[in-house]
Amino acid sequence: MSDPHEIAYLVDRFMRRISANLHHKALRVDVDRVGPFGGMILLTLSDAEPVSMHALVAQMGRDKSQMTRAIKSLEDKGMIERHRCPDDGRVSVLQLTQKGRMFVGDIKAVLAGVIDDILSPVSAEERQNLVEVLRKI
Amino acid sequence: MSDPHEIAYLVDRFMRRISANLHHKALRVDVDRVGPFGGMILLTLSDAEPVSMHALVAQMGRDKSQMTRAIKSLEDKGMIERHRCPDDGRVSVLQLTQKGRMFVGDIKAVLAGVIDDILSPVSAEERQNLVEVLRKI
DNA sequence: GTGAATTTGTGGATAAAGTCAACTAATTTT
DNA sequence: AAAATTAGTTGACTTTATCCACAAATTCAC
Repeated sequence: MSDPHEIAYLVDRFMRRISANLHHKALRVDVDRVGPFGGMILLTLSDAEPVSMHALVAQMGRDKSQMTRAIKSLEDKGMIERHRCPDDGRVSVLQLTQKGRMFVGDIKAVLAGVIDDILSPVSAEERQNLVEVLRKI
Repeated sequence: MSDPHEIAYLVDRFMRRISANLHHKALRVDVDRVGPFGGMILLTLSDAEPVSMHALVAQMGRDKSQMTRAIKSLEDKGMIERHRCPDDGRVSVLQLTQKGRMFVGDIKAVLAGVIDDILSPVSAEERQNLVEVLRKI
């Protein structure tokens, strides 16, 4: 039976395993101390850029003030550039810098290893199904 | 294609949606301010009790010091009882109180609604597959 | 067009969660 | 019996998260 509470529990464990493994293996990559949250932002950005802060907030489901500070930190570390949008003076448009792009490349490589490791007991077909189900929701 | 980074991203979003919805809907249930983490502990406990702290730590993948404090808080709120293990003086065995059990019942009901809502675009068969894949990993 | 409401982002304050290391006490190991 | 291990606690700290009030730019209503 699939207890709804079991689903929440399993998803939590899944995410936690990713974080723990990544934390462990990404230390040497993350020389600028971007951290897990910063890394997640950069990864998201690499797919979504150029993107406004509020769009990023919506996509990542975080608080906007939290995002403000995280973005500022990433900007200070030279990972992100911020431009005022000419059409709308309120929005700032975010983009990865060259450095940020390189970092994303490194992190993706590490993450690929971690995910592959965790998903090792799962067949390719099941992986595909998993991704498709996750995309739906 | 199933980018490994997309998987991490999707899982994160899944978990985040559960948390956000739960946070919203569980406020009236959570009169003792147990919070998300406390709720997760109680849910886990309801399946695993009686259980030692360190077993709980292992199962939930958290830091033991974090667990110490969370358990103490739940004990103060009357949700959990702690007994010294007669066989081994180091371990304390955790159990839900009557109050804790009732709370778990309430939370499970709310959680069921939330999960059901999130998984609404997914067929029963796919849900079953999802759970089975998650169990493997 | 002008005032009102909305949207975008910032800043402050605070709470919750997670991390790391040192430490006590009970139990095993050798 | 000494040494090593295990279970749990405590302190200090960082990171994430939440909530609220606010400024500036834009859109809406009339």
